Amino acid sequence: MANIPQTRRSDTRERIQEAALELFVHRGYEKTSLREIAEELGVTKAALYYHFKTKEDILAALSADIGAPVDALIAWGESRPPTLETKRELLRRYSESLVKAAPLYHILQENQASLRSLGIGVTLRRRVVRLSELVHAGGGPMRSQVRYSSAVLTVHFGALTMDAIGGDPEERRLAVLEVALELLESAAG
Amino acid sequence: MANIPQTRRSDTRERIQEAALELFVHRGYEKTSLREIAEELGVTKAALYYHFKTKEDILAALSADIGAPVDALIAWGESRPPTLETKRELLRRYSESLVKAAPLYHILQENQASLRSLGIGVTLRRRVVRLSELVHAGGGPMRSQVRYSSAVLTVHFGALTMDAIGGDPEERRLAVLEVALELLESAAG
Amino acid sequence: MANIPQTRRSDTRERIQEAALELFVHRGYEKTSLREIAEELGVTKAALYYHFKTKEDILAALSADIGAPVDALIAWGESRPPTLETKRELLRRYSESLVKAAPLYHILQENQASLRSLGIGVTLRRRVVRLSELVHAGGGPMRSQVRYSSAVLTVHFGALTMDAIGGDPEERRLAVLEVALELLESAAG
Amino acid sequence: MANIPQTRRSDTRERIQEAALELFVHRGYEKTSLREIAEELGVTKAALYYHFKTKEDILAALSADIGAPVDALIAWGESRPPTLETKRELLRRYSESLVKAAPLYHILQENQASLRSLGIGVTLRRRVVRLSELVHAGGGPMRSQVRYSSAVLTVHFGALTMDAIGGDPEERRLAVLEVALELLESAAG
DNA sequence: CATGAATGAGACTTCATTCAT
DNA sequence: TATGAATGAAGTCTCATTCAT
Repeated sequence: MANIPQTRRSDTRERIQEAALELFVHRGYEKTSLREIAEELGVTKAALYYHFKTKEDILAALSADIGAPVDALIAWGESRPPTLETKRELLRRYSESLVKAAPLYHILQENQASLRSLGIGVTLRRRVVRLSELVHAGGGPMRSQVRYSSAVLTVHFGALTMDAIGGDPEERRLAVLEVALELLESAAG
Repeated sequence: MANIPQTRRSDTRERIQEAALELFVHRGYEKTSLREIAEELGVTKAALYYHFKTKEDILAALSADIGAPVDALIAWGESRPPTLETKRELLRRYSESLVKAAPLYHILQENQASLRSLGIGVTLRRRVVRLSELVHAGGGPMRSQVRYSSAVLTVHFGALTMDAIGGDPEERRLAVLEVALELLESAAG
Repeated sequence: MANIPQTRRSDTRERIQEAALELFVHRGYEKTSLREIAEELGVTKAALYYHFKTKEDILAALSADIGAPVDALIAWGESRPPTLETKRELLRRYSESLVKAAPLYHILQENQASLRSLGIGVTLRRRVVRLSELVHAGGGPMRSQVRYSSAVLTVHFGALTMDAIGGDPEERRLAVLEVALELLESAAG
Repeated sequence: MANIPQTRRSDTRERIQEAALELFVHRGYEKTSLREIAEELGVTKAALYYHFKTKEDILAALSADIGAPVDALIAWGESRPPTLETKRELLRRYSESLVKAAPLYHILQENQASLRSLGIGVTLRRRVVRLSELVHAGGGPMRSQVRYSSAVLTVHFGALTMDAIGGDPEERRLAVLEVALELLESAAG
């Protein structure tokens, strides 16, 4: 029974997203041309336009798919009182989300200038900023604020740029999280 | 005595660098066209080519001028034993250097994808990486390494992206430095 | 008796024509894409191709439907001796035909360049030219010819471009016709 | 002496305008691609962009150069009381202007749909409309208005579309003008 | 009767760069 | 020291059209 049913609802759209993600990460958003994406898949540029309205739209789809968990996290954070425990949980879950979302934020990070003028760039950035705000939650003395920032930075860039350290990725992630939580503690302290 | 005897090294070259820096920061390296730079100065594109061999060359000149202090710092760090005190001093001086060099590293940060394929991009990046290595100096347990990384990240991004915190910039810089030094301490501890 | 026995000749075909006419008039033939027509109707482009062989074909169908009365008029004119009375009648009936056919000739008028290379463009144009010839009927001194031309122009463009004058359309049409008939009179005179 | 001085202030810009005018007239604005214009001249598309900012800009330059006399005429008409004599003179001079400006208005006429969305289309149209208004000058009974319109139409289209009549163009122009002036007379009468 | 998917051609435009003057 | 003119490559996007289902 149940033998692969008609594959006719073409998986091209998804393949485009995969190829685009790969190329955006390795060559950059601006530097990746639609020709490249198309050639990678063995289709024509026009085919891309059948599935996505613009180049930016491909990134937007990626953002919606991959970034969803962070959106959920923000919603969760907004629904809770800004206690220390909430903040701890935000960092923990953010760290987890980044395991999957890293490529997306990698693109954001390395292409900020290119994305600045694009709607999707704003959307992407807003997510990170909002999350940071939830951890800051209401200010406090500058010293605290810097620690809050540093905690978020550590989680964020720990996921994106600490590969030089080597070792097991998951182990590293936990180490990063631990440092971030300490910063959080001393910020709140 | 010694009243400007030099042949008045065309001030156009400097004006080009200034305009380029401004535009690279605000619009991005890739997104800034030579036409824009030329128009900003009221000269022709061809004039830019009289002073610089390529577009990348303009950025290279900027990097040499503005990045010199960091190069000096690296040289200094390499000439010393990797003691805790050396590392402290590295962070202190790096923090100071960034006051002037921030725009340059801002460009690096926001245009990594665009610069990756360019020689100058590699050069720029190498500086940051080397500095990071000097602070890490020889490994240690992962936990330490993450703290070292976090310390550098904090100084680096503290200078580039913590404007949201507000307050007096110099005061903020010192607060950032303090947090970074604490991380350093506990990494070494 | 005879209550609609026919196989309900798909009303989609007609809806396509209506939408196309509307769009061709307001946005121009060239500037109207099949995508727009399809979207307007809530069908796919492919559906248009089920009903019409090409884009030009849609215009051809429009021309056949809406332009039929003018064709009949031309046939009538060709079957009669080129007397003044015949010419008067031609102008009268042409003026009447234009009440319905105006949108079609509006398209012809505003898209001549685009239609020039199309078969249907030639067909459409031929109608107007032929009608003009019937009114000229055999030349005469230049002064007369200009008046004949002016008479036809007046009827034709009176229907297409005199809305600026305002007032009741039918009243205006009669005024236009009157002027045209005077020109005819003095041409023949 | 005076041997052809340095031809270095390149005449390419003018050659582009000439080629474009020719092609716009014969193939239509929309249907004429920049590739065609460039090939016609033996330069690259990029060369066109050195001289003109956009395709529309080429038409705008044409409009400014060729349409200037009509602009002057309108200014003149606006500075005078709307007497019959003024109107007569407007038609006379307009008829003269059209000898040179015909190709430009031919383009406007045959590409209205394409030009409608373009700034330059509006500009071009405005000229014709304004001139028509000056001849109408303040309304009057519908019958008069129609005659005024017909007079302008006759001059305008007499220059653009009466080649079928044949004969000497200048002679034809005068015949057309005569008819138009008669219409004007009877409109004012 | 209609759709989903794809194509090939071609459009306009921008860019970094070159070179004679 | 600088300019005017031009180029070649490439980019994003749109369009009419086809065809298996």
